[in-house]
Amino acid sequence: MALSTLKIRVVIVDDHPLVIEGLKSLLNGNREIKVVHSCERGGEVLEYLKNDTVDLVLLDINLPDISGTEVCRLINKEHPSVAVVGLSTYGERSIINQMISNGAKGYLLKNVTESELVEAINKVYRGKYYYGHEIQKAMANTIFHTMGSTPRLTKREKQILKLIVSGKTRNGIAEELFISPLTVETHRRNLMKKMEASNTASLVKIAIEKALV
Amino acid sequence: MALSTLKIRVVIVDDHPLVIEGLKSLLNGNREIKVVHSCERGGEVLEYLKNDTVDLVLLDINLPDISGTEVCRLINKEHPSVAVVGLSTYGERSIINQMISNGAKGYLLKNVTESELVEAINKVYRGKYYYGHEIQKAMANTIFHTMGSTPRLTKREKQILKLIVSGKTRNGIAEELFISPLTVETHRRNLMKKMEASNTASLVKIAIEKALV
DNA sequence: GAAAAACTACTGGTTTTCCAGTAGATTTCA
DNA sequence: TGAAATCTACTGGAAAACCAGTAGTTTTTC
Repeated sequence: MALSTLKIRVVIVDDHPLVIEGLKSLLNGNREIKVVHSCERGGEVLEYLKNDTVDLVLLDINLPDISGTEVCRLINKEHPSVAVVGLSTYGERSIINQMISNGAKGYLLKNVTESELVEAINKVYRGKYYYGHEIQKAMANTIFHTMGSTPRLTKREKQILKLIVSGKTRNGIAEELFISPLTVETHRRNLMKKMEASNTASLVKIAIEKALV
Repeated sequence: MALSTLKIRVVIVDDHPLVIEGLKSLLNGNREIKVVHSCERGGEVLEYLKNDTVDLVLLDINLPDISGTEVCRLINKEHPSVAVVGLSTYGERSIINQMISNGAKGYLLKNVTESELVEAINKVYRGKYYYGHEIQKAMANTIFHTMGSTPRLTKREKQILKLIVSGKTRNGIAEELFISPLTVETHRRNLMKKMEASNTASLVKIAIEKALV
């Protein structure tokens, strides 16, 4: 018992029992780390943290109920002493960005090795940051690609962008939103300028790429 | 040795060691199944199968070298006696379709339970098909959406579709392909008709959705 | 309450897309 | 070789997209 309190108490959140199993088997052999709980839903871990204290949450991004990024934000808000390490299959820039801005101290791909995983948990537990190899590569691109060029779209612009992507035409959008077709035109123009698209086709492509729709 | 030959010999292919570990721990408790090998690359398993005989391959879709669907096709071609069960995180219709048409006898999501996994392996080993709950749901949609409406595009059409998606304009495409802008127009029109798109925006969206670009 | 941002809407003009139909030339394949 | 598919290219006309600029109204924010 005295030993276990010295260990880093970790909670695993992942909707795939397989991954939970894999992570457990990797971590339970380690003397410094103890997996104290695991959840398949974001809501579960938030409930769990209300009554139990842990040091670190290994958090998958794709969860069935709440998105991983949102869970991360909430954990950071309600329990700032609990560190969060993101886990995902893909190193999508937009998600990594969101996780970091929501307070994740570490981020790993699921093809992580045991030693890397242990190192990540140790570093993050000690207040440092840890991002895996592949993530750092993706982050480098981020600065130039996504971040630098992902402009903030207004509510209306997002709304119109979605309708454009869905194949709606200028007049259709105008009717749906009870505004003038000319206004829709203006919004489209602003969207194209903001997203650096040369025409509707590339606007749609970029919108889908950046997951803005 | 006598016992092991009675077991269903399974190879796991997945780029995530975690998932391999999870699958192994789920399966190795089972008396009828034996995991005889695991690979992180598609090329590896193809090499392995040249010298070793197995009954079934558990095949992840997202592999670093060759795509899972391609690996599936090759296994079916070179080793038709080896059954393939697809594994993926998402139940994307287009991928499931491709896997099935490439000869996969089963398909599961990674949130599969132990009993479902064992059942799938047993059924597929005995020559039956097995698709998980969620997959069947997705497949219902498939028939109406993806399959029914995914038309065969000609070489030229694919070429032009890619250029349209990339934001090129009618004249730009014409220049690039050394054809008349009017011809490009005709191709575009045929593309829209084939893909049931009402305009370029939805053409781009559908093209990206169906991974035709 | 004032400044900034967002939303709205217009003029005027060019280019591209969308629609329908036709049709010759070339390639593919049985 | 002959039919089918594909690629090519046109006429002609309507709608939408694209470009640049202006500007009043509303909402947000400090």
